[in-house]
Amino acid sequence: MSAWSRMEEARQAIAAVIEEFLARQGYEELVPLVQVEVPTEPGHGDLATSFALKVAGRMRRSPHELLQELESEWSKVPAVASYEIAGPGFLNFTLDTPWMALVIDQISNNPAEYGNTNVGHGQRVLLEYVSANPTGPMVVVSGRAAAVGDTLARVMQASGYRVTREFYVNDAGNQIATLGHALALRLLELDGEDVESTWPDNVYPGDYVKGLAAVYRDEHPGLEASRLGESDWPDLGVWAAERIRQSHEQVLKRFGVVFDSWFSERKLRESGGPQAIIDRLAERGCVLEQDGATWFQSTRFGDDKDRVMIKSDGTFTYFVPDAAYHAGKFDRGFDYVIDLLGPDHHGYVSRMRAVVQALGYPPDRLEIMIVQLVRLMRGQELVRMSKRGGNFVPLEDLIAEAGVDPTRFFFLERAPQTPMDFDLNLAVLRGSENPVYYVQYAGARIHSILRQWRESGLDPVPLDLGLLTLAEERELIMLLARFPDVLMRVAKERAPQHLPRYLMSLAAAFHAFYRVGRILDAQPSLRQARLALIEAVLAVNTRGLQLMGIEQPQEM
RNA sequence: GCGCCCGUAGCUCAGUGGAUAGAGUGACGGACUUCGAAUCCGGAGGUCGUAGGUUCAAAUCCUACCGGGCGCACCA
Repeated sequence: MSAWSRMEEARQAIAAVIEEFLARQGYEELVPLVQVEVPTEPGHGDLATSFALKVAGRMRRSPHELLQELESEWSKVPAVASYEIAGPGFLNFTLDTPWMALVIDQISNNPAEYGNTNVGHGQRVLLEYVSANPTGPMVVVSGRAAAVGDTLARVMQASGYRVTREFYVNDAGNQIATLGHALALRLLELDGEDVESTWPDNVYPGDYVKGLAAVYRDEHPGLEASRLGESDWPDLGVWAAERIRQSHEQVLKRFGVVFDSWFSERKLRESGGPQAIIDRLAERGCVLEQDGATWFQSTRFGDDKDRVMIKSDGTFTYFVPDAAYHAGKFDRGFDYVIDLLGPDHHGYVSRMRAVVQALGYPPDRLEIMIVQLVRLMRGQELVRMSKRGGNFVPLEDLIAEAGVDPTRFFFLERAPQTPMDFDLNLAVLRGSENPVYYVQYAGARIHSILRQWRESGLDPVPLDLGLLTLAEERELIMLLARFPDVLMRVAKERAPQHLPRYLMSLAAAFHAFYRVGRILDAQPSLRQARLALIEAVLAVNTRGLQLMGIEQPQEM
């Protein structure tokens, strides 16, 4: 039995009593139905279970009858202060406050690791996110993926997974030649030629290539732009892509997002990865020649149509190196492969799954999450962003305008697969409308109180956590005890939004407590207990923000 | 046409088959002689897109439909 928090310990103690009861009655197979949960409604206690409703039918007993037979057991569970049978057969527990208050000791013993669990069991996870094409500045939706991926990585790591964070760089193929084409044109422009009036349709028109052209010219003093031809585009493109990739790395770093690994498509191609994957698929009889092209029979694995791998002109489709890349992830020994993809890639999911399945890897170990679109708003007005038109809002500008902390908080607050509106007018507000400051303000207030305590010169007295009896203190204790559950849930469900929401409720509970409970001018023993309480709140708040990549300022 | 995501308070969004569906924000009414009012307290605000089905119990699962977004290439 491994309990990582007071709340979990209480939950397990209660569940154990019920499970033993079921076993005694000869219904061991019903044990999995026993769930003890934190109820949504405050009036329903600290923990509740509806197991009686679930098993009554199978046992041919009434829920109330079962609950009454268990009544004598609850006095033996130290975590339980009282219980209540409610409604059609719910069992609601009120937990013992002093018993739960020991969570404060637990936190102060190891504040930096409180909340850690081992639900990941040391499994190796490859988390791929952002993977923005190195053909232009990083856009806002990539920022969302960056925030989500980074926080998932941090929380999963805290939950016992071994996480590798990887950025896949599409630095090969047609788009790189196209980028090289754009660079060649901008170099001509530097020589005074008019390229705008004859700009080709598919070539990236964005201004950012102009800056790259200037750098390129500085590095190549003897360059004659007029002699550059189509055969030079790929090399120019590779050069430009690497520059842009570096700029991505810089922006991400400023955003607090750092990768363990940057995986180059070009190197994958150079090492023969694409052909190797086709050979492996062919060995398994999943490859077909037709109409002068080579196809992968992905329909045999649930895709809606077969996919071309080698075009009739002899080149690979984009899909092939990507397939090789994904197979490689499993070959590298990862237990779970998680992709955060942009919404423009979701037509892509089924063929990727097909490849994994065709090669005999466990298909459920590939998890693909679609991070949905971000609509930038200024109040009611939609801010347009389209890469094609060269008119878009780079992540860099968003961070500069709104700040890293609010931006990350906004991105993390919503479920990743939900399309979201990001209101710039709201994000730049430094006031109460902006939730990130609400959370940080709670921490800053605690810092301030602790500062004054240190400066007061008053002596500490022995700690008695049993003095924390106010409803507001109790609420804080229960929330602190739930923190490990929150992190565990974020990790297991890959659902970062639970963390900011938890921190909002922790901050709210603290602010409410602050209104009714004096700290520094309370009686010495009560003061000591309350100081321990708010120190624990600060520790959890700081840790939670840190997992979101957000600072906890000491003053605001 | 096919696939995926989303329809929940005026707005932005949570919600794990359970009890009276929540939070923030906006609007309204209150609270600073007191450790930070970037705060707190209060009421108001809902046919959970619609209609069926499964279940003791559905916002949640299933089916059909309606609305919005995105994707459906021998592009990347």
